Amino acid sequence: MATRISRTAHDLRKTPRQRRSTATVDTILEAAARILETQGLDGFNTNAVATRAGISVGSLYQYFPSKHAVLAELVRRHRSRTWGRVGAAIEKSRGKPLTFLVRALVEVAVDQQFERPALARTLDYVEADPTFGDQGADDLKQALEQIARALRAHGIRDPKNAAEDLIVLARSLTDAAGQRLETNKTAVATRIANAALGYLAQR
Amino acid sequence: MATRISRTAHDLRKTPRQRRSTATVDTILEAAARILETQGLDGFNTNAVATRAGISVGSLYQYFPSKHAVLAELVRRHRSRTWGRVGAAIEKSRGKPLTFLVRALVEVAVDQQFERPALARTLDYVEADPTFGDQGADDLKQALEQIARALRAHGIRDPKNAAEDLIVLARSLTDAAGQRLETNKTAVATRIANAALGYLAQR
DNA sequence: GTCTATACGCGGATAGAC
DNA sequence: GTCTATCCGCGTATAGAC
Repeated sequence: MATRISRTAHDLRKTPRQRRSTATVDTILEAAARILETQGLDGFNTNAVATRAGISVGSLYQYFPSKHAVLAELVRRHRSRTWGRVGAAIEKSRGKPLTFLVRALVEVAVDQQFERPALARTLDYVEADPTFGDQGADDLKQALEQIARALRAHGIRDPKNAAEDLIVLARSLTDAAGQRLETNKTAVATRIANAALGYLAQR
Repeated sequence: MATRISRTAHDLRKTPRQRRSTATVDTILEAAARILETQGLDGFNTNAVATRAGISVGSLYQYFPSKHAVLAELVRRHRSRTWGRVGAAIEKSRGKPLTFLVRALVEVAVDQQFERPALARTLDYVEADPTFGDQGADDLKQALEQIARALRAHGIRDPKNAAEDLIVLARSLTDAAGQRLETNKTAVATRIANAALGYLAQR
């Protein structure tokens, strides 16, 4: 089956069904992540992934119905990890001033992007690609709404858009810092938090 | 010749040689842009581009030595357009306060991304991809240094990094605005400028 | 200089052995 | 359940006619 076709949603629905965390599934996904980091989107093929995972292509297809499904699951997990951290951050700063909230959110983003910068960058791109199909973005939406609620509690207008922009801003600035090999997370977080507050100041 | 191999620099060097602006070259590049916008990176293939351009694949290869060369040239022009606008913006705000400079720069980015949001987004991604190879990034570097000098004149510390971040910030926030179909450029520019000033405030 | 036709390799996906 | 072998389509690139 050709790549383009498998992209059109059919077999994607299957992925969630088999989402239990086999060790093999994890191995495959980790291999996929490594390939994306080192070879980019374009070196991302099933052979490479399987080899890197130390299994055969045939085996890979027993765990995922298509190449695209592998990528989709990678995105899913990435998002769900983000969602979890965001939730915790909001919890942590409940009742405290806006500065705390912003700082906490920024730190989530910074941590996330610093862990595996190249991977994060590519997943961000893929995720937002219209041709990728955005079913399963529900958890992201949930997280955004959670942020939006928190912002509204601080009197920010138009909190939904503000939440989106906050995430984007943090991600991209962290990316940039990562690409020039900055390593001081705190410094980066401080700068970004300031930008974020500047942005929110007029909302 | 396989894609991966052609990507490794050889035929890339040729592109600048044949860079004169034939009408056909322009047509091909415009077609390529449309494909990228509508089908994404992954629907970007020589057949599609040629067809869209109203010529045959054979003809395409008379103007470009490889598929990759088409993409590279697209990136080159995109960058050079940016560079020109940035230069003009800096000129325009010479001697005026920092707010003017920032506003002018942000407007360049906003204009650029609003023109063809999807295209801009993909080119941004491609451009920064390490596997893409960054020869020809000289003009970008030049532009960044120009911005950096202007920032330094306003007493901003570490102006080089600041310049980079400014661009990134403007681009990504505009992207986000574009994706939710905001159309009010001025509003977007104002918000972003505020973020930028918040960011610069501590530099 | 532009086309059509084709070669050829890469890679997605599957069959079928073990 | 994992492998190897294979099928086959897609897409890059070229040959060769006009």
